[in-house]
Amino acid sequence: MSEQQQHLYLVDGSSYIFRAYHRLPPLTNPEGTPVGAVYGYTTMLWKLADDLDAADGPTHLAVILDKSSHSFRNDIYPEYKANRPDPPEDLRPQFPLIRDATRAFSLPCIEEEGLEADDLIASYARAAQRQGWHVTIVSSDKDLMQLIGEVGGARIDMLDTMKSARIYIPEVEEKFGVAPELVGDVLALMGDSVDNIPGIYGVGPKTASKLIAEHGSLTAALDSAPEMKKSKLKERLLEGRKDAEMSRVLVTLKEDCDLPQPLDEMRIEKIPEEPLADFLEQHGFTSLLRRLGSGNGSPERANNLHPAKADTQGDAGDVEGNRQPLPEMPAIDRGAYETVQTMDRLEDWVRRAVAARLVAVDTETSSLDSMQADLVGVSLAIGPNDACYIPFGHGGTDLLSEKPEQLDRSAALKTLQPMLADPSVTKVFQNGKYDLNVLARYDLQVSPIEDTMVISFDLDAGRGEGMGGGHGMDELSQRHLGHTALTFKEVCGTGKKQIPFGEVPLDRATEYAAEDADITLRLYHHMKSRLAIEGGTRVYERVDRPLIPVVAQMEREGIKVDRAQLARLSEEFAKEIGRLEGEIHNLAGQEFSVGSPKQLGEILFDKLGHKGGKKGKSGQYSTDQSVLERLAGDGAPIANKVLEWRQLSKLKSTYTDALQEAINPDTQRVHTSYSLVGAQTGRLSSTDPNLQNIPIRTALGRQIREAFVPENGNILLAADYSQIELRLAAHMADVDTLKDAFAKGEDIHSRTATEMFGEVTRDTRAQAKTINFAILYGISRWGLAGRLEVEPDEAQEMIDTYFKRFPGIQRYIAETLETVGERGYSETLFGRKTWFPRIKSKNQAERQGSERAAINAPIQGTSADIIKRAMVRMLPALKDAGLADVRMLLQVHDELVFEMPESDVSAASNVIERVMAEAALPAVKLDVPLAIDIGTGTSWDAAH
DNA sequence: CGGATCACG
DNA sequence: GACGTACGTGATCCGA
Repeated sequence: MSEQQQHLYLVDGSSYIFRAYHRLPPLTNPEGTPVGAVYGYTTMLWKLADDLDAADGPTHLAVILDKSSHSFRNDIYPEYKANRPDPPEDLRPQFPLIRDATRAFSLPCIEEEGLEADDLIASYARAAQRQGWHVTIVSSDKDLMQLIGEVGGARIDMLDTMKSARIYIPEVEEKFGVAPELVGDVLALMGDSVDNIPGIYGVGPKTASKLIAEHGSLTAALDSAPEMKKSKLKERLLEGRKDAEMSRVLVTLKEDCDLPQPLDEMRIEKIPEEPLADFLEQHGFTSLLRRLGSGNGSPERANNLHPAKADTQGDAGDVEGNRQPLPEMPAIDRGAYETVQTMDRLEDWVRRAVAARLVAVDTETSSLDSMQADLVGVSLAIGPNDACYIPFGHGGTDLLSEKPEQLDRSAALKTLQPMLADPSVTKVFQNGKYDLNVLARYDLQVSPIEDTMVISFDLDAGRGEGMGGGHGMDELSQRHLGHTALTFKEVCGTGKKQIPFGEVPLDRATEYAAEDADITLRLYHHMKSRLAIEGGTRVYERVDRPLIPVVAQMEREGIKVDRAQLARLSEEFAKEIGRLEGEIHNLAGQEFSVGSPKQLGEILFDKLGHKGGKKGKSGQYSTDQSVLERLAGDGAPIANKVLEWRQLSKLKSTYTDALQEAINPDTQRVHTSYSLVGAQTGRLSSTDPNLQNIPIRTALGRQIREAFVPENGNILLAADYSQIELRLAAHMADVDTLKDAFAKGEDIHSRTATEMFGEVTRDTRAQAKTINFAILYGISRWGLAGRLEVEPDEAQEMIDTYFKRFPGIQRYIAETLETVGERGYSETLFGRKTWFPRIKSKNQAERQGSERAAINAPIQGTSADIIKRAMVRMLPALKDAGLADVRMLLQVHDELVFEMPESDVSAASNVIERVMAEAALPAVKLDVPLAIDIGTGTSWDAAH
C-alpha cells in the first residue's frame, strides 16, 4: 500500500486528570504541593509523543476536554451528573494547566459548549473511521467502549495509558460479557451512581451483563420480563422500564456532533521543542526537561529550573526576577469587550460563566469605601478578551447627566446571584474583600472566591516597592502580563476634575471595567500555578484565602463608639492645648507654630540656647520625644509643656476628632478597612480609620478606649495572646530554659533576669525585658546601649551573656541569616515567605536593616499566621457551640475583640480561649503553650 | 509629597 | 573610612 495508514489518537483529557489526581502521589517538590495531576498528564502526552514514529503510532492527535457542565442530557434528565462532588481544592487549579500542557506539546485542544468530551470523541472517532483511519481513544471510560470495533477495515480501539493496556473487542467482552455494540444496553440497565444515571434499581453489572447476553438487547430483555418467573428481579424490570429506557438515551453517545476543527488539522509529525521546554521549565518538571533532547538544556535554562532559588542568584534587588515565561494568551483587546444591555445577553454571560466554572468578577462603584459604595456596574471575564461590563447605575448623579440604556439594577443582580453563590463556580477577584463587602450591601453572598492580590502577596511579599505593596492590579498587570492597564485616573480624571465612575460613558467604562476582569483572570492563571510550584499553596489555601470572607465580615460588623464621649474629650483637649500653647509662647518669648518641629528646634536650640541640639540629614534639629525628655531632665520647663501639647494634639487630631467623623451614618458604627497585604510579614494592617493603634499606654489615651462600647445589653470581650512572639522565639530557637519557663507559667522577663543577672529586681527585670525585645527585633550593641542608657561595651557584654545563657538564640539568628542569604526569603512555621531583596546589598546600613527584619519576620509572621488561623476557625466554632450571636469585631495583631449578649460571655470565653490556644494545630505542634488573657467589660478599656 | 513625630503590637 | 543603629504598621502636620 503506497498510502500510509492514518491513525488518530483522541485523548480524553478531563477523565484522565481525575484519575491521575487520585492515583499518583503528589509531585515531589519541597512543599509536597499538588502539581501531581498535571505532571501525570504531561508524562502521558510524552508517552504518546514517543510513539509518533512507531508502526502503529499516531499520525493525528487531539485532546478533547469537557467544557460545559450542561449538555442535552440535562434537558432529558435534569439530575444528570447532579451527584458529582466538586473537584478537590488542590485539583481545581490544575485544570487550566491541562490546557497549557496541551498547548506546550503544540497539540490541538478541543472543547465545545454544550457537548461532553465523550460525544466529541465519538463524533471524531466515527468521522475518522468513515475515512478509513484507525482510531485509538486514550481513556478508560467504560462509556466509550461502545465505540470499539471495526468498520470496513478501520479499527477503533482504546488505550489505558495508566495500565499500559490496549482495549479491543476481547477486553470489552471480558468486562461486560457482551460485544461492544451492546455495552450501551448493559450500562442502561446497571446505571451509574457517579453520573447519576438511574438504570434499574437492584441491577448491577453482573445481572445487567447476564440479561443482555441472554436476550441480545435491552428491549428484548425488558420485553421478556412479563414471562419471567415471579421474582424481585421481574418486579424491578417491570417497574424500572421507563428508567432503563431513559438511561439508554443518556448513555448513548452523540456521534454526529459538528466537528469544531477538521480532522486534517490534527496531523502531527514532530513536537516543537521550544514551547514544550518553556512549559516544563515553568513548572519545574526537571526530569522531563532533561530528557528533552539532552544537550538542549542551555546553562541559562538549567539555572532557572528552580525559580525561587534562581532569583537570589543574580541581583537580589531585581523585582523582575520572578517574571515567568508569558503564557500563550492573545494580547489584550479592549475592542473585544461587550457592554451588556439586555437581559438576554446577561443570561447568556451567566450561563457561560457557570459552564466555565471559573469567572473573574469586578465591581464598579461610587466610592472607595466599601461600606458606603453604591454599585454602578459589574464586569465579568471568562477567558482572554472574553469579558463584558454590565452597567446599571450610570448617569443621573446630577441633573445634567442622562441615563444611558442599561439594565435595571435589581433585575441584573437577581440574575447574577445564583452564579455568585454557586459552590461549583469559582469567582476570581483582585482584592475580593472589597467586592464582597459591596455585594453584601445588596444581600449578595459570594463563594467560593480566589483573590489575585492575596495570591501575589503569598508569592512575592517583600519583593515589590510600589503602591499596594506591589500587589495592586496595575502593577501586577505590568509585571506579569507586560500590559499597561487603563488606570482609574485616565478614565475618571483626577483632583477637582474627577468624575464618579457612574458618569463615565458606557463605551469607556466597558473598556476599563472589562479589562480589569480580563486582567484579573489572566493574572489568576499566571500566578496560581506558581503558588504550587513555589510552595505558597499551604499558606494561601489554609490561612489567607479562607480569611478573606472572615475579615470582610469583621469590617461589616464595625464597632460602636460613644460620639458624645469623644466630643467631650475633643473639647477638653482643645482647651488644654490652647492653655499650653500660651505657656509655651510665654516661655519661648514669642509666638510660633508649636506643631512645626522646624520652628520648635530653632526656638529651643538657637533662641533659648539649650545644648545638645542635633541636626539630622534634613538639616533640621531633632525635637522628638527622647530629645525633649532629656531637655526636661536638664531643667527646661518648656520641653515638658511641648511634650504635653504634642500628646494632646495627637490624641485630638488622630483620635477624638477623626473617630467621630469615621462613624458610618447608616450603621452608626466605625468600620475600619483591613489590608491583607499591607505588612510584609503577613500581619494585617488597618486603615480609614486605623483601629490597631488606639491608645492604651497612658491614662489620658485610655479615655479614648473607653469610648469603644458595645450595644446596650451587650458586652465587649478582648482576648489576647500573652507574649506570643517570645513563646515562638523559644520554640523556633529551641531554647530549653525559655520553654521551661513558659511551660511553668513563669514571668518570662523575671526568668530572663534571673538567668542573666542572678536576681530579679525592678531594674534587672526591666533590663531583661528590653533585651528580650531587642532579640526579637535583631539586636545591635549600639541599639541596645541607647535603649538601656549604657555604654555600647556594656551592652555588648549583656548580649554575650544572653547568648551564653540561651545558646539556641544565637544559632537561630545565624541559621536564619544563612538561609535568607541563600534563598532570598524567610519562612514562617506555616510556610509564609517574606522576601528580602536587599539582604546582599553592598550598602551596609541597607544590608543590616534587611538582616534585622529577616530575623524578626519568621517570628512576627508565625504569630500572624496563628491568629489568622484562629480567626478562620472562630465563628464556626462559636456557632457549633450554639453561640451564633457572638460577633468578632477587631483584630490588633495579638488580640481579638468580640461583642456578644451578656448571657453568652462565659460560654464564649471558653470557646475563644480554646480556638486561640489551639490555632497552630494540627499543622504545627509547638513546644510551648499558647496562653490567652481574656477580659470583658462595657468598654474596650474595661475589657483589658 | 517627603519628613518628622507618635499612636499601637 | 563612613555608614548609623530595634521589628512591623498608619495618621497627622508642616513646609517645600
